[in-house]
Amino acid sequence: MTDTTEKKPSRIQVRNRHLILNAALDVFSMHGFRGATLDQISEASGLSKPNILYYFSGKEEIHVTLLNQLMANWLDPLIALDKDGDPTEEILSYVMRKLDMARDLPRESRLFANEILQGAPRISMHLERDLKPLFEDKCGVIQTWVNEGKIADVDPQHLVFSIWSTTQHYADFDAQLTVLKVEDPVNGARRHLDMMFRSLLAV
Amino acid sequence: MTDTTEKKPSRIQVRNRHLILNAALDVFSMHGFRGATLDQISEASGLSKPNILYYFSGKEEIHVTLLNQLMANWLDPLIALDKDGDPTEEILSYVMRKLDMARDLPRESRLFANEILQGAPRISMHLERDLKPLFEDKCGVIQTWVNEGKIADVDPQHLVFSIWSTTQHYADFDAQLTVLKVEDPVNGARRHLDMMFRSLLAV
DNA sequence: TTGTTTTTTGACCATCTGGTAAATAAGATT
DNA sequence: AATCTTATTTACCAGATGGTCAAAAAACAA
Repeated sequence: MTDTTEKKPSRIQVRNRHLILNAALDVFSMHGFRGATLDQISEASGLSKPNILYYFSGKEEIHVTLLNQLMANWLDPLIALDKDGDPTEEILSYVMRKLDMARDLPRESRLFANEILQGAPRISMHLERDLKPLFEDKCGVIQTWVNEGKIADVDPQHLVFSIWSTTQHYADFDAQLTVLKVEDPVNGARRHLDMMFRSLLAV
Repeated sequence: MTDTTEKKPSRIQVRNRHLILNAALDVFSMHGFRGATLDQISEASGLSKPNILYYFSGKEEIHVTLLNQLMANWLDPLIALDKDGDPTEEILSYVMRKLDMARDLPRESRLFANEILQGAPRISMHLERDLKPLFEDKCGVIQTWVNEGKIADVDPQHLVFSIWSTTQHYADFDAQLTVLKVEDPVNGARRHLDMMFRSLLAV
């Protein structure tokens, strides 16, 4: 027996928790935690409000569950940054991976942005525990590349911030891009960011 | 007589409207429109809720007033981009002006970010009317510089997005910078962004 | 089929939220 | 001081919101 305390969830449980989390992602990423309501999640998921509270103990637990799921995906591209790879290509492919995420997971990006914007009250623990050590590790890798003269003398921390901000911008500020009628933003971004970070890193 | 319809506001009106808008900027920039409450604004301003509604007709009017004030400041740096100046220096000083704004007006930056993140429902009209023509005009200027070979062959639209995202990041994601214990972020950013955009634009 | 467990619902509740109305207090004007 | 205008408060209200509970309905197991 692999599990002694929890019984495996039924098909209905799997389906409904999925429905709820998907609907909640829509609502939370759009309005932030305080601005989102269980009624909106209820309507978006097609499940009644008491039924939602049968699967999750409250609004906060839904939100926390989403943030937990998010962090894993969120860190993956940075984890993949390989200290033994070619420095410029490693950093460039990190940029492109983040850009792909902004295109493919815009709701997750906005959920994260909302949470940080509003002071990170429910995610600062995750950042402290998961993001911070990873961030420091990878900044160390980049600093090593700088010291070895393999890339230009950039500040690793601010390089990473540039990558985060420029890529996430295409998900978080999508409404602005729409108003400005930018056609195919992500493909334009791909060319531009490749050029920008390549010229920055060139020795 | 310069004004035929409105009488000039009393000292008390000036002071209280200022108190309210300042408190509302705190609250709206932190929680977004839906997540903010009049009670929070009331407590932060030191004025009772009915008294607030004596100066503003409702929650929405306070928010709209803030957004109107914001747009003027917001566009100023871009307006200052001079087609007759030195291309690289014009763009670089635009970057630095935006960075100064992120440092000096972080609440305004977050108010804007919240509004865009949440689909820009109350600001898309401003963007359409004020930002869009200005954006297109200045992209034209940059494109001219590119065509004349004065700066590298960048995509003007995405260059501007890079500037917006990298600078506003320091206000909007301040909570993340705090967790990551980045010391003196804006000064580090100044050096980094100068280097980054200079190398990008170099022919 | 029957019994048991899981899922769903309907009716409800306390609190919060944006907003109102009337009475009162504070300033300004004469 | 008396009057008139501007500010502020007290007491509300209707609707929204997060959440509970017991009963009904499905789903499942024997």
